[in-house]
Amino acid sequence: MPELPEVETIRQGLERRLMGRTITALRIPPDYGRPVPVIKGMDEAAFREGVVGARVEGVTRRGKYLALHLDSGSMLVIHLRMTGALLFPEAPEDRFVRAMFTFDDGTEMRFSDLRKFGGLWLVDELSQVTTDLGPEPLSEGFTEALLAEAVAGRKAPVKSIILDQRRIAGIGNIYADEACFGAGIDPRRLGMTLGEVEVHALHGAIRASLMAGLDHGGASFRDYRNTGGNVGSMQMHVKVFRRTGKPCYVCKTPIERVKVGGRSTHFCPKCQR
DNA sequence: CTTATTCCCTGATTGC
DNA sequence: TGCAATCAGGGAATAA
Repeated sequence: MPELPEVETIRQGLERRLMGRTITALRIPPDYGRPVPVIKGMDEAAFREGVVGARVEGVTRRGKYLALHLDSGSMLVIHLRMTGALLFPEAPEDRFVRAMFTFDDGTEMRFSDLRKFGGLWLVDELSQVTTDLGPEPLSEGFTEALLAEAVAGRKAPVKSIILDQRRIAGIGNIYADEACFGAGIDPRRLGMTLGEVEVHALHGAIRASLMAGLDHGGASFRDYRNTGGNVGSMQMHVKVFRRTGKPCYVCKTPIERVKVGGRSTHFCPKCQR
C-alpha cells in the first residue's frame, strides 16, 4: 500500500516524466461504475474541461497525497489509497485502469486501481480535499516536542496515534509497525504511558523507517508499483511487517500478529515493551 | 475534544 | 473440488 516512501518515489517519477508537459486528452473507461467514480467533487465534464489543455508546472507530495500543479492555477490531486498506481507505457498492462491521461509529447499515464478506493480531484487548494494534515515526518517541522504532545494524555495505542494523518502525515501500516519495532515499543501501549526516552526513540525510529523505505524505492508486499511498473525492495528489509511466526532478527523470538485499531499489527514480544 | 466502528472494493485466502 | 465467508486496508464519515 502506498505510504509516504512509496508516494514520494512515485512523485519523483512523475516529476521526471511530466514537468512542462501539457495534458492533451483524458479518457475515462466507460465501464467504470458508480457509485464511486474515480473523479471526486465534480462531474467528468467539468474535470475534463479543467485538466485538458493545462500544463504541469510542478509535482508535489503532502502526506500520501500527490498534486500536479497546473498552469491554470488549479491542482490535480491524486490519492492512491490501497491499490492505486500511476503507470506509464513500459509498465505491464492491466485491466484496472480508471483514467488515462495523454500528454503533448505522446506520453500516456494511466491511473490504475483494482479496489477503486483512490481518487482524483481538481481543486485550488489541498485543503479542499483533505482535513488538516500533520507535519511531514521527514521535515524539520516534525519535532520531538510535537510527537510528545501527540501522545501526551492519549488513551489510544501508540500505533493508532502515529497512523493518524492529522498528527503526522504519511505513515501507514507498514511503517507504523516498523517504527514501533525500531523504537522498542509495543504498538499496543497507550500514548500516555510513553516516557521522554521512548518518545525520543519513536521519533528517531519513525524517521529511520521512512528513510529506509525511500532508500529501497518503497515496499511492494502486494500491489505497489512505481511509475515504471516496477516493485520496490523495502519488503525484503522490514523487521516485523508480515513476518508473523518468523524469528526476530535481534532475539530470534517469533514475530506476533495482533489487531490494533482494526489493523494487522506485527511486533516482537521480547524486543518491544 | 476523544475513541471506536462502518464503509467503500475485489482478488486472495481460508473453511467446511 | 466447490462455493461461501473472511480478509486486506486508507481515511472519510458516523456513532458514541
